[in-house]
Amino acid sequence: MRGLAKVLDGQVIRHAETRREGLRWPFPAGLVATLTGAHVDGFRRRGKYMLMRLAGRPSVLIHLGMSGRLVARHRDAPLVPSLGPQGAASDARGHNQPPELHEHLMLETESGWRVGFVDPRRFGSVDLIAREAEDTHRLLAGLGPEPLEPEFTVAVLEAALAGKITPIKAALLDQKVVAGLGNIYVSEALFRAGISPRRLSATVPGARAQRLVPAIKSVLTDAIEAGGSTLRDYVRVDGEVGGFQDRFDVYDRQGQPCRLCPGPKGCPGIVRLVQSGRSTFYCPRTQR
DNA sequence: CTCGACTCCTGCTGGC
DNA sequence: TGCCAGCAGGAGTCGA
Repeated sequence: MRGLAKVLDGQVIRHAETRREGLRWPFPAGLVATLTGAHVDGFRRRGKYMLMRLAGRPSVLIHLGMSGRLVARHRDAPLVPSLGPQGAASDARGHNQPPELHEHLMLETESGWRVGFVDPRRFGSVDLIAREAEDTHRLLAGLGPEPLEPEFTVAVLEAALAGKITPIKAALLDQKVVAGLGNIYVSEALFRAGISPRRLSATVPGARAQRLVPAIKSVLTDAIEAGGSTLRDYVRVDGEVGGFQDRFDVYDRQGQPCRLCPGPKGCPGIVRLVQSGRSTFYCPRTQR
């Protein structure tokens, strides 16, 4: 969102177009008309949802799903040789930049920045919401607390976990418990907190919850600072890959020694298991 | 109400 | 080299 705001905030959108009917759901009626000619009036984030506000118009809700990315390049930037047809200098509208594969939605500012929503798997979503109704939108209304805000305290997390039968891994992936953690950051936060992903949620309150809240905050803060995690598709708005994948403690590191264990002798190595259909990674020695 | 399973979709990897 | 199963940053929906 910060990368997108850098390019779009305060700008006027002179052109918008969709290249298919929708992603996870059909694009909302009037999306292109709402974007065209709009003045971008700030950004907001709620959990994994981004909201682009438009002056005097509904806000645009964006979720990247698993494979989505927003990419910006300038109209006059040199063509990247690996993209697009050879020698495609400019199309009928004078655009220098051919659309990328799976670029389903694109817009261009009067200042010449082109921003595309690229999403091969199409699990992403786009919707329009009246600004006054942002927080009551069906996709946002049920979200839990923002993990990086002061509202996310040990007491709040303990209350959400009380009585829960699910493993803590599944509870933290539940956006109603805390908004914004995904599969990578749940594994990483549980490692930092020394909690087994298999532990029953209801047994986390107490000393473990005391460690878990700062662990969640630090993982997210570090990941944002590193520009996110690139496994395959994800790139930042400027096209650069993220940097946090080089700092994973456990995610995708099965069989490798854990960074806390004393050495090959005392370390069983990081284990991969599947919980509710998704991979979890953890160190069985340091996480209990 | 609260779970887990299933589903949407494309693309890449690894085993044969 | 080709084919195919399995797996991937998410989350709404459904049935138990």
